[in-house]
Amino acid sequence: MSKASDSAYATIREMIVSGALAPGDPVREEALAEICGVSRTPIREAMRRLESDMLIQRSESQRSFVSEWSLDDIEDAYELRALLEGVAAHRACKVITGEQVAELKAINARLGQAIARQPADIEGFLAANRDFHALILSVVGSARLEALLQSLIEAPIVWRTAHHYSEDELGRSHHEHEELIAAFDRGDENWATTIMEGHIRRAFHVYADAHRSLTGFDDELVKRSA
Amino acid sequence: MSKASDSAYATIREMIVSGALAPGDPVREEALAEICGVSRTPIREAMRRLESDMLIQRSESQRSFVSEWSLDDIEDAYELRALLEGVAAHRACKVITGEQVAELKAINARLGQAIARQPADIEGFLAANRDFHALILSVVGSARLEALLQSLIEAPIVWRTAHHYSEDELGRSHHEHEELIAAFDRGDENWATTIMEGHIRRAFHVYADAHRSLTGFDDELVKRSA
DNA sequence: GCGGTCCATATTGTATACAAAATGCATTCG
DNA sequence: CGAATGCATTTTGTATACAATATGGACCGC
Repeated sequence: MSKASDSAYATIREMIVSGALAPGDPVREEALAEICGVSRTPIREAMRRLESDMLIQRSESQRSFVSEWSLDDIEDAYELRALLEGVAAHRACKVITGEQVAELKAINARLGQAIARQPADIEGFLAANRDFHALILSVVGSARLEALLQSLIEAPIVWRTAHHYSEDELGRSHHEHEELIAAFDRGDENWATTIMEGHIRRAFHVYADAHRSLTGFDDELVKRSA
Repeated sequence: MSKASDSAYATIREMIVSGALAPGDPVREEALAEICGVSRTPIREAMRRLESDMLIQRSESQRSFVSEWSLDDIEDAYELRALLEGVAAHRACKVITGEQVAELKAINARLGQAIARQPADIEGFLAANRDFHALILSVVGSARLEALLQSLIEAPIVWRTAHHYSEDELGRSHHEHEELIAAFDRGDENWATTIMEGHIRRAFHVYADAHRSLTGFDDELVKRSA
């Protein structure tokens, strides 16, 4: 998409993710237009995209608000993601080439290097992790599946900045990726599926634990969305 | 959404579904603005929605075209839909109330009446079928799942008008719905899941057969999308 | 004739002005 | 005092004008 609309999207999104716009806050076009330094037109486009990402919701009277996610909502997103990434792993297993497996190994090696640092390079870890999952999706070659997963992957990012990984958890991710590669190597589709599903589900629980400790087990801080 | 943008969406969508806009055709904002009798602004909004429905694609230079779907693409959509509706059935089984089951029975009775007519009331069948699946989704209460399924359900409609159901197939749908209700009644989640998955998969094959006979087994008429 | 560059045109992107609708508040009536 | 109504203000929706960019073809040099 075009420059103004794109940068507005990135800016607003970052404001939501960072918390500058808190869940429940109203999102007004004119205010954002000033902040982003563009007119309302590209702002509206950006807001529609954020709406389809489910980061923004609209009231019955067309006013927009930052979405409020309960832990249950996020669990739902993770569960659906586990299901769909499981399918992706299953399908990838059938068509992946040796060269692509080698690429996965290289990416996971990068991931390993990132977590071996002291302190661990979380940004590097996240980047490698994104690349790993993205490569599997591109191997599958289903634009449809890719589109479905997009919104699911983006959802929990709202809490990303508050999310602290332990050494253990980082290492486990690395190891699970290795197992996945082994399943691809051997062409065992069902193994690949179950590893991937477990991988995503574990990620949810790591997330949920962090979330609970941050919110003092008080889920009322994050209200249910409609 | 608002009136102009909504009606534009409906109009353009109908043009695509009916074939007035054929797969691969360029979709120009100004031309549609004239047709819909509104300015380009609401047309642009409508086009973004159609784009996220994957009914429209954009070239690298921001020009829009009606999406071209191969049978493989449609099979992909059906397969993902089977998976997700299977999950919906599974979840619904756990929370559905007796009252809601009664509603499902009523809807399926309507469906039965529609197909009992001579000739069968296809529109009535489709409406009841939509209601049946929509009610199950609403029972589950996952906005996320609902959103994911939306685009999958809409996809094959492009070919709807060309789609002829046989008496047998209509009856089978009715019967599968009854089975699903029985699974809900008994609270057998896995049964519900497998019935639903089979139900959607069968729908694909009915569709695929019609598609093949219409295209004379020549899939080249429907090119691969990017 | 072939390839490339430049320009006219077509198309999309953005800004702004105006219209429609909703919200909140004040006022008034019961 | 409470509820309802009407008005001022805020916010979103739409139209239009203008800017930026892409496309296609003509023209020129080779």
